[in-house]
Amino acid sequence: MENNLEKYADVANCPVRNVLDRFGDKWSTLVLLLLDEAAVMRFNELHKAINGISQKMLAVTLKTLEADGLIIRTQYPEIPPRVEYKLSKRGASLLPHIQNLVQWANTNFDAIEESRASYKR
Amino acid sequence: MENNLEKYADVANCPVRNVLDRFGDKWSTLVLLLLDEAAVMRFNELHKAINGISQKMLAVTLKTLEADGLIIRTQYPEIPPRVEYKLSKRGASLLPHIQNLVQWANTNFDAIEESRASYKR
DNA sequence: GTTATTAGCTTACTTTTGGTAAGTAAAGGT
DNA sequence: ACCTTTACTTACCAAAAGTAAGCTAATAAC
Repeated sequence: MENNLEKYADVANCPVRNVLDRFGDKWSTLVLLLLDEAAVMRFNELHKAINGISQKMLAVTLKTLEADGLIIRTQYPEIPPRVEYKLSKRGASLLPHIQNLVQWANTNFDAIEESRASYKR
Repeated sequence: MENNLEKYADVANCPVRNVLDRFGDKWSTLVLLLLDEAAVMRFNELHKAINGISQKMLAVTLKTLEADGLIIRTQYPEIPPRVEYKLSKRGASLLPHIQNLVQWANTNFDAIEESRASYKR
């Protein structure tokens, strides 16, 4: 049993940690969900769609998602500039799992809120 | 379409955000995975199993997981104290989804690492 | 009588993350 | 000459998360 547990011990190069960290952040999942619905979106579209995100945070989020190969950025040499974002194959393969979590979250949200409210000490 | 997107706009009381935030943190998933394997674990067992977590962070993590009703804490009035943690039904119902993500992370880890390494600008 | 055990709590400190506001570039309209 | 548009970047600041180390309390072992 001790051996079985060791599996998760090494946080630094744990695939799970390393990947989960990426959409454990504040905005990544939101971006992925939006891109899943809309097929293609521009920077300002995303900025308007995600109420509360700053331009900086959106830029950072998009950049790391692109770096991980989860989304594809296409820029057209026009002026004013046009940049489009869409899900990559890899991103699309991740999405069903996120959707499952979303569904779980939706069905369990009320109960969890209650638990939190009644939790003392 | 604009309407469709609005769904995710209100971050504050979005069930998705609100729940995903909870195990988007650094340690929660690890604790849940461990408890899934071991059925029952004590504080120090967890502390040893999760290499790198501090006592404070473990305490905080366990407390929020308990508050959300994902784990059950049972304390025995002995000295020295004995406290046992296990998954609740709700926690157990979440676990398959996390396992799916873990699997996705494992199969895609190498490719993502490569993407990250070759990503410039 | 000192030390170890257990499950934390507390304090002080550092690091990471997120947010605000302003600036940039290049061309086209007025 | 100046404003607008788009997709960012930069500098700065606040808040959240994480770390290290010490404290507690009761008992049993040495």
